[in-house]
Amino acid sequence: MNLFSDIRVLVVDCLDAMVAEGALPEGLDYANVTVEPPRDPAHGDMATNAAMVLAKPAGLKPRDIAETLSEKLSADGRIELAEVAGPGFLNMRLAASVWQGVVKTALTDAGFGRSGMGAGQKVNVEFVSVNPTGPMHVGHTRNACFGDALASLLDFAGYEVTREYYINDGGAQVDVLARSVYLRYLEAHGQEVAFADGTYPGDYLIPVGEALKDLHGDAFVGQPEEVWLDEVRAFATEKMMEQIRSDLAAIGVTMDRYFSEKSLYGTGRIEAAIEALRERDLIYKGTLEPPKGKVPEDWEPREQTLFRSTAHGDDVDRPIMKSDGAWTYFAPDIAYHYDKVERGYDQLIDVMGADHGGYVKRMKAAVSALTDGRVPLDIKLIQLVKLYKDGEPFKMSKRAGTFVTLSDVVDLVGADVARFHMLTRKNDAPLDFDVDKVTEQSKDNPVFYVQYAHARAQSVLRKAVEMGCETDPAALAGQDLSAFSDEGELKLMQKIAEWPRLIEIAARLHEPHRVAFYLYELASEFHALWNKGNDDPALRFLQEGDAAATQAKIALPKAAAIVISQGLGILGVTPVDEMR
RNA sequence: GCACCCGUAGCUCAGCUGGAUAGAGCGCUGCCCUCCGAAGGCAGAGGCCAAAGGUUCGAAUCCUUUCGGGUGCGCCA
Repeated sequence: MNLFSDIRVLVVDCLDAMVAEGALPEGLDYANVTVEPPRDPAHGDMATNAAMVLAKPAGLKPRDIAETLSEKLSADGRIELAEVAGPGFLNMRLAASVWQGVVKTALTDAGFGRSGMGAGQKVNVEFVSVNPTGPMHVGHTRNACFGDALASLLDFAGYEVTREYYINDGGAQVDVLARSVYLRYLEAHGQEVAFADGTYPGDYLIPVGEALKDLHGDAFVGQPEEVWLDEVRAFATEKMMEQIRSDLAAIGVTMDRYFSEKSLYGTGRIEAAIEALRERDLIYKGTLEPPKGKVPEDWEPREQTLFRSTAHGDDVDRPIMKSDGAWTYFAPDIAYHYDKVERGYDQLIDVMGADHGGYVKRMKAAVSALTDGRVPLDIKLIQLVKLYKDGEPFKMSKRAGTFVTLSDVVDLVGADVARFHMLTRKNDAPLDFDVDKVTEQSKDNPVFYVQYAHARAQSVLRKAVEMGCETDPAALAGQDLSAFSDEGELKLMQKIAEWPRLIEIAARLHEPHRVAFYLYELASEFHALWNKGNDDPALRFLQEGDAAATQAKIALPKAAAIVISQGLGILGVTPVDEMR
């Protein structure tokens, strides 16, 4: 249920009626006709641009169309007033009963705000996908919060969503991990070791080396690499993934599937994906031009096997095989996305760090090529997180030496605060994260502000119960809500009415941050109404000594609390009933 | 050199499929608790939406160019 699309249907019906009467020509395209809230509330509750959009194709003046449309609309009981304004806008004021009806829907409809727009389409959201070579840091945390919230949002909007993590366990970096763990293993045996360039010196591998010793004793000591590499690599990768899974759990993220890059090798799956491209004549041998302006020092022309990504929008063709015959990192990535496509997804989403921006076009080209343009791939780039403590740049770590880990962040501020705050910026904007400010209990802090609104609503409901009121949503929906007519009450009801529309916009654009901003606005309307109650007792939710009046009044805080609770749920934040 | 992202109030940022007089928080000024949680609210000041062209009934939004910031640019992933 989306009030705005309901009214748009009404507008279109009226336009059709005008066509039937000859007031408009037949065959008009209504695609650009919108019904949306006007910027200025003084213009009414909703505005449509129908007259302006249709004026030209209809060969009529906008205001003339608007006048006729206005008469038609006014005949509907939901429209209290429809008036022409400006160049041809049609401003509508809706009957208070419409807004009251929204409150009832929010109370009774368990899925208020849920949308059918996804129509059960299958979407794969791949996110986090950290290399299994170390703990997750703050940047990964943002990726995790964003990806998980996006997945929840799409689920809420009616898509069938899979949360997926791609384990980069097939490349050279896991060999480096294995060698680093081997050094820690030797250390556990009392040897002095030196960490050369190209190894990971972080303390977090010390327990892994010790665990390796516990498992294998001294079997690998003094042995050449070929003896222990496979074993140690597998062991170390598994340990790292255990850590990553536990980090994800700490912040409330549960993946539906972990997909191993390694599983693509030696199984013909990379070859199959490349073959699919070859069938489309997109694989060839050739030599790339050196990049202009900045030529690598050791550049020399080499013939390589290339993917003709330029045929699908990329700037240059990309190598899929190195000169020594091994695959480049791009080849398994193609195979991985091919696998996703073959699993039947209608839409793919990759969430990655903004430093992978150069990778977007080639991956989109690959998916476009593999599906002949049928399956869209959206790549969401997550900008950096700048960590602060009390206004100063903040660096610390208990184990990793140089960076702040996910578990550091969770320990410092808690998962709920971290999750909400990570979505208070658009994904492509840098994010400041001040570990003091985000836990501050004041209106400067959006997390607190929204939680406070929810807690206040719950407080009212608790007190109402003490007065003998019923707070069951169905019972509240049965109340006569016609007393809600104050401007503050209307504004809160209107904000609640925007919820389903907000979900559709956010889901369509893949922008979960919109949910966080919406919740802030909703909380703001709630706090404003609350304070009006301070001045005017008639506007208080609790009507002293009058349980019957209170019973009707508490429908509104209940509805607001329901929406806040749903919204926080999408963000992965637990709503609180009391502030402590 | 090329590609992608960004440029909106003093600061940090929103702004939907192009829609009317561009919004919020912080900071600044002044108000509101014998009153449901003041951990809040109200009001005021603050803008050439980086710049210039273009598209059209209409541009912060779309296109082109310029300036400024970030990221990336064959055999790392």
